[in-house]
Amino acid sequence: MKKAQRTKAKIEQAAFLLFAKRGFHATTMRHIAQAAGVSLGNAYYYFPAKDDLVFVFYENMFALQLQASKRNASRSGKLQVRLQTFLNGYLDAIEPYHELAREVVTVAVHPGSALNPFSKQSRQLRSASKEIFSEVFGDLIADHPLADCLPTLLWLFHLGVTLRWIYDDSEGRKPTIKFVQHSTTLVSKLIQFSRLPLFGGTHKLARNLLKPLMRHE
Amino acid sequence: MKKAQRTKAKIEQAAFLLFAKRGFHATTMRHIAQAAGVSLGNAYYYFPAKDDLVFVFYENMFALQLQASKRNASRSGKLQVRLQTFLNGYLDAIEPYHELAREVVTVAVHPGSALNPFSKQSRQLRSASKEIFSEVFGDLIADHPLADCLPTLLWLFHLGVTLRWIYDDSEGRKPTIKFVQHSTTLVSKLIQFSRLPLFGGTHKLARNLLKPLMRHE
DNA sequence: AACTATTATTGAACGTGTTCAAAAAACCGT
DNA sequence: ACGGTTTTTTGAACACGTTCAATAATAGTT
Repeated sequence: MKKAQRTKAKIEQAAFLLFAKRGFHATTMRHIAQAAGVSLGNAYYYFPAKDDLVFVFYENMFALQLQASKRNASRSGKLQVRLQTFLNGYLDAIEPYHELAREVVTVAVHPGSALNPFSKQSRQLRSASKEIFSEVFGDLIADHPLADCLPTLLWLFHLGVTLRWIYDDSEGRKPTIKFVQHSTTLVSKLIQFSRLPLFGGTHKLARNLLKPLMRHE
Repeated sequence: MKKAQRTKAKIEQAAFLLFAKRGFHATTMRHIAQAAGVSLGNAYYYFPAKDDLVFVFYENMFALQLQASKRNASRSGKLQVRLQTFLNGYLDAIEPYHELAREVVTVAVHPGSALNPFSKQSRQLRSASKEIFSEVFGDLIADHPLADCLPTLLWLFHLGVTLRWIYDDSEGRKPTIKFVQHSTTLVSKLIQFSRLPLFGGTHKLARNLLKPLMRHE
């Protein structure tokens, strides 16, 4: 491993540890540099801005999502049950980072930033995340007329759930649990309904709406 | 009018003008104070943080929304047509602030901030905005089993459209236009479908999901 | 009018993210 | 080993948001 890579990794690690312990705003670039054993300017050599260090947080979230999807796998034949189990496991896994997520969402949402969930730079993570949905729900949706779109739709749904969770400042996260319960039921019903001939006309619509999110993968 | 109120108004006005001309980040608190004819510290006496000055931008956006809803009123009996006309008029009205909106969304999304669309401080604006939807679409949805929820749902939908618009960095905003066209069609269809007995079971779900957004008004 | 309490205003000072010119280190062909 | 080129590292300097103790203006009371 090149020295430069090691230096970069040291900075990433220091940043993530400090973010997790003290929060994003309370952690200064000087803290990170000191913890990583480099100078302030050197940290900026590898990361053009403090915001860019948030990417390590992303990768961590994704890893947790992946682990959770395997640990709490439900093989129920009911889409709603499997969806709810999956999301509850995911939310449990990321719960330790709730406070940090609340701080970080402001940079994640910035349109020009590399960190927003629709950016080119996060494409790889996005694809990998959709892949999880493909694997977990593949057998249930394989015969669906919109089978190719559903992983993207479910990924978008999980983004919405994450947002709901971020905005949930209650103690036990009960509102989010309720939201997951109800929204998974609704989403499952709509997905089932959309197999009916009555919904034939909506397929093209759904496809057109999701198309911009499905390029390049 | 008390002098204090006039001072506050001067700061608000200076801030909005500078934000619109130079953008949010390029405008410093020192610029605002100077343009308003007060000292730097004095600006902070009225607004605890620069972010709080974004509220004037909100109010402006809302006023534009209201104007647009009256100017481009469609009385079509088709929900889709009326929805599309309404949203296109709204997007035209806010188009001059596209770049500013892209900068400001980061503070608007902050969960702890007074400026996020779900906060207590923005409740009044939120209610007034929903009221617009009630007036514009009231006659079309009055007999709907979810009539009481639909203004909130449409408000949420318009928030989604606004977000899509913010993320649209194309020249002519074509993708957003397409998005409005398709999503209004889909939403209209779903609203019509939900009158069918088949959808009876989803009404309680929808109500539960929207309930948290409907308190206090 | 005089005295007190509250409100409004000031500008210097602090900490933070970020930039940059300069120095050091690593690399590479000869 | 040497000279030149590129990569990496440094820390001082800058601009900005924010804080705060001090001062001025205003309002209220006797």
